[in-house]
Amino acid sequence: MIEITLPDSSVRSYAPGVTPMDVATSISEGLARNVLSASFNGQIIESATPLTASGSLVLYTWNDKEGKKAFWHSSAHILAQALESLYPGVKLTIGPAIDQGFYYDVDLPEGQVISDKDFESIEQKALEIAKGKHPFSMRAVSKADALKKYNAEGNEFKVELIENLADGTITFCDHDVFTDLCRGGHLPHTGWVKAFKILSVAGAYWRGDEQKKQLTRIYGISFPKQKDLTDYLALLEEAKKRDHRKLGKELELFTFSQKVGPGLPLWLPKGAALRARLEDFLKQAQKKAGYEMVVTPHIGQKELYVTSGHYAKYGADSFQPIKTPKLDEEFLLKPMNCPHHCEIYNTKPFSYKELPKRYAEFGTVYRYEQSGELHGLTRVRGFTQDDAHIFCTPEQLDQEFKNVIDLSLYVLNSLGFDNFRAQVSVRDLSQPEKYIGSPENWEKAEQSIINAAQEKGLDYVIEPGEAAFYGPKLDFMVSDALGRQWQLGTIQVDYNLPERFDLTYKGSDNELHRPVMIHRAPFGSMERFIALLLEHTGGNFPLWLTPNQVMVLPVSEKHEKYAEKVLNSLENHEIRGLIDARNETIGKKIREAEMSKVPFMIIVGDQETQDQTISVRKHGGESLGSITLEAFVSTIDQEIKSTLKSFK
RNA sequence: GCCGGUGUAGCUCAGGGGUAGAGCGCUUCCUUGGUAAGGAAGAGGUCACGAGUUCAAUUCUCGUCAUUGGCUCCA
Repeated sequence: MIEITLPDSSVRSYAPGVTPMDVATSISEGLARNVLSASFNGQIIESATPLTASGSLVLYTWNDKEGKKAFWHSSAHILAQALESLYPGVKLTIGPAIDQGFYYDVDLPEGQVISDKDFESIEQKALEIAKGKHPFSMRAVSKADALKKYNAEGNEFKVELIENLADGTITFCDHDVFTDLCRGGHLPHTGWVKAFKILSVAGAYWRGDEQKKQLTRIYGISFPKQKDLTDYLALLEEAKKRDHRKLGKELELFTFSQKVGPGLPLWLPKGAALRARLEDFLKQAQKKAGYEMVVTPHIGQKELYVTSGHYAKYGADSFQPIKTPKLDEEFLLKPMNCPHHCEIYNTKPFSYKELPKRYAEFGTVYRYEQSGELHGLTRVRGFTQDDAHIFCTPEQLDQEFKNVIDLSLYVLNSLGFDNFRAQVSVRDLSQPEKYIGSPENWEKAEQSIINAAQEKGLDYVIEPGEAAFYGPKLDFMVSDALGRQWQLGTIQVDYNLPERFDLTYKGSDNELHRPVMIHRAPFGSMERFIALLLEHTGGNFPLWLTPNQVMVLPVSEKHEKYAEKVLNSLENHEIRGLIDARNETIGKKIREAEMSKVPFMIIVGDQETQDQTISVRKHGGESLGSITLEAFVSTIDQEIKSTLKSFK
């Protein structure tokens, strides 16, 4: 007998050769009906894999991440089979499960394309296969046999995959008449898949390498019930309503013009007001944190960027230099503010007693992003960073870094971003040529970031290869309505630019030393931050940010006078964003207010004129009833104060 | 930059080889003081741009541009 330990640490005895499915059945019929896959001693196995030794077993259902993974990975096999049957000669490459569904990368025969018109036939074929309830079964294959199969098929992709695998570790998975190279983790049989949807088709480079062949990637999702699919599609529709591009248009915050150019947002009055409030909010906090504002020009001599190293790295792919009448004189649109700030630091010698210096600027920068990368406000060619550079002594670095973490968290929390992800972006050690600066400095910088993140109790992940070319970063990632991750705030340690710009300070030993530099931007950029803010709030901003907080609406001309009085009183109370809606059609105005999410509407009529109260309606229709002006104003004040905590 | 999709009125979209439609919005007038009112009339489009096929192109083909889902990239 073997002993099987279950997650609740109960132990059961079974005959050797028992399968996870048998174990499930022995626990309950219901569990057996829901088991999708299993893991044994931490290793993902099939529900039909015989267990021959004692160990701990976890059974996964649709409610587990691993269960979904098995479900979607199995679905990718079904998709592959459907594609093989509909597109003879197609070469399969890889087909993993992802967070929401799965994809399969295939190399289509010359001249063939798959577009959304073909989705339905693929879905039908896949469901037809699923209905066959074909069991998935794994089998070990020798490297030679595996290579033989795929060489015979002329599938150079699978051959490449197999060549990188060790003999003895290679397994195939069979179901129906289909076989695929596979590590395992499947459903018991195809029949579990009841709903199958192809979501999109895209190009994807083999092994993620731009130099290699572009394959066709087919994204899909599947579910154990039709209703799950219906719900999922409804969720996608809901997400589309929060799309910042749609809301930005509706709320008249920003726009793009073909004449002005792609990726160059135009901020409309309400959007500009929103930006200004965000900037004021951060300026206030930065002032408390000891930052000083500076202003630098939008262009700089090419030489500046040669010195910084940016020219060598990005020069060819940037907006090209601006020429002047003078021969050989070239200026670049600034793609970042750091070199300018370095030169500000360089204007005079500093004593260690004067450090840290913290120079902040809402600096607008221009980057020639690849055309295919532009996306609403989240990836643009002209944007404003809430940038600052801190020049400090090596001893001050840890504290300064931690202070910046505090500021960044304050910003995120104040704006309701509670599910951000902290990411420590470090070097890819296998590609040292991508980075400048000494390995010792990199080591130091990476370590101080990790230390600071730990000390601040951040729940962070380390991402190799995500560092900037001059230094590692601590990034705050936030996902959009569709779950795509975007970098908002960033904090970077840099030993490199101080070197290149020959920055110094006089130490207590009367010697010159090299300061350390921190680049940081709590918002990241105004553009991307507002985009994500829109998607998170659906346009219902906190009161202190709302472009129009109150609309005053007299019912008719007779109430002009009182409306006037209300307007004046509100202005005296420093309530911003008033819409004066006198002389406007009521219905039209209310509709407009609803659309632009004005949080409060004051409707002025007879009753109010008599008893000096106003009737207030909240966004969404809720009525505050008739209250006095004073009571209303203090309600707003209260609400603003409660959502806007000040930075200590 | 690469692979797909899309581009028709201010917005959302329908249509389709014979030079265009709806709803909302807009303008004017009438009606109505009461929480997204009703009626009437009207303005607004070289159907993204360029070329080709055709007697005829907004519709078909090709190219360009923009946008979009991904890939690569992201100082």
